[in-house]
Amino acid sequence: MKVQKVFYICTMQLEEAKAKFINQWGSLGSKWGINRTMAQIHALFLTATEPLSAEEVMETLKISRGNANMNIRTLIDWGLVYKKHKLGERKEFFTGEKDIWKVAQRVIKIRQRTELDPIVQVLSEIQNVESTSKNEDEVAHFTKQIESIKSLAELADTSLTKISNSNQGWFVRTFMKLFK
Amino acid sequence: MKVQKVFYICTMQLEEAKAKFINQWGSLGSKWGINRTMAQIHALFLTATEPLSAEEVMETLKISRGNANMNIRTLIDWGLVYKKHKLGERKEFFTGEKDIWKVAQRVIKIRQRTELDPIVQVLSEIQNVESTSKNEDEVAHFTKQIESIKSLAELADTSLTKISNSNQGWFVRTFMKLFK
DNA sequence: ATAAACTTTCAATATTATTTGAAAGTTCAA
DNA sequence: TTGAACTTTCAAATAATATTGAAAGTTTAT
Repeated sequence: MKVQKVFYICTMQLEEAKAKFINQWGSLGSKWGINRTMAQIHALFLTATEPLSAEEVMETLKISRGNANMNIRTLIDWGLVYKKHKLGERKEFFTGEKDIWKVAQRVIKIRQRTELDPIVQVLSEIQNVESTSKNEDEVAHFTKQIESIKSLAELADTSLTKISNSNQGWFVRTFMKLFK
Repeated sequence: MKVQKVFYICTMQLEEAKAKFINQWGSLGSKWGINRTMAQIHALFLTATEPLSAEEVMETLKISRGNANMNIRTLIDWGLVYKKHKLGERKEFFTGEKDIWKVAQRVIKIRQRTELDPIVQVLSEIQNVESTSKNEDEVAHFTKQIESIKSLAELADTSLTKISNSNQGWFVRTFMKLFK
């Protein structure tokens, strides 16, 4: 009996693959507090080779003009999409930041600012609680818990700052060494 | 002129501080895809000194029986809350995991499984795209982008696994050294 | 100054996620 | 086996969030 090795290499059409990616990125986004459409637009830009107009985004993702506009605007604010003018064209075009490391850095910075900072702030605020002989133990427990949460949050904050300020090479090297 | 230093140490009542913490933890949670109520219940358990019954949770947070039950259940599944029987009592009581490092480890593991794993999976799926002479360049660009996203996701995945498997001491020491 | 070409805004609408609470289910002491 | 005490479920109500699209606002070429 002849032994045969058969390899199945599963390929697909580019458009199908793009659609899958856009969908998955969209649902990942919504788990991360980034709205589905914005994440989909971002995925579209990540994989686009040419600058796209608002119209093209609308058509590809089947969303309204206003929706496209607002989300593209936010992506520009976040530094993940750039305005780009095509010569001769009146219309605005946009390109996405293609360097995935830069994308990660920006997302880290934004989420840190909007999520970690407020909690550290509040933890500091509630650190000083009046203690009476009646509730001494409870206050001690509360203060200890808040302290330890604050330490962890600050550690995370510092780490993320360092990570998002570093360049990719440093990051990858350090982590590879760290976790060998 | 006499120079005076005046320190204001702002203290507050324990209940006020707890309420603030519960609220902030709730809104942090909702940004992280954890629903507000569940995060609030979790905060309540974090700062409670005694085991609480479902009833007490309902009353403190002014939520319905069903809501309390479902969210406590999920917190138990996540390993953040434990059932605890009080001697003589028929009722079920619950306590929260108080070690904030363990809490972080568990949350990291869960989010990794539900968010990072699916994206790595999809990225692998869409890596092989048929290339024709017509769209060669576009396919090359797409494949390169997907590859780099996959690398970053895998790096994050590996890092998180190591972090969530390590003990707090190791983690803190390593990061302190790393980012000195 | 005008109007065509394009972008932005926002009130109304649709969608999605959360919460409620009453009914069904469970457990246990007697 | 019963029923009181408690827990769980889930369909309906509510609340939060995202989307639409028509109208208002800009910009630019002439």
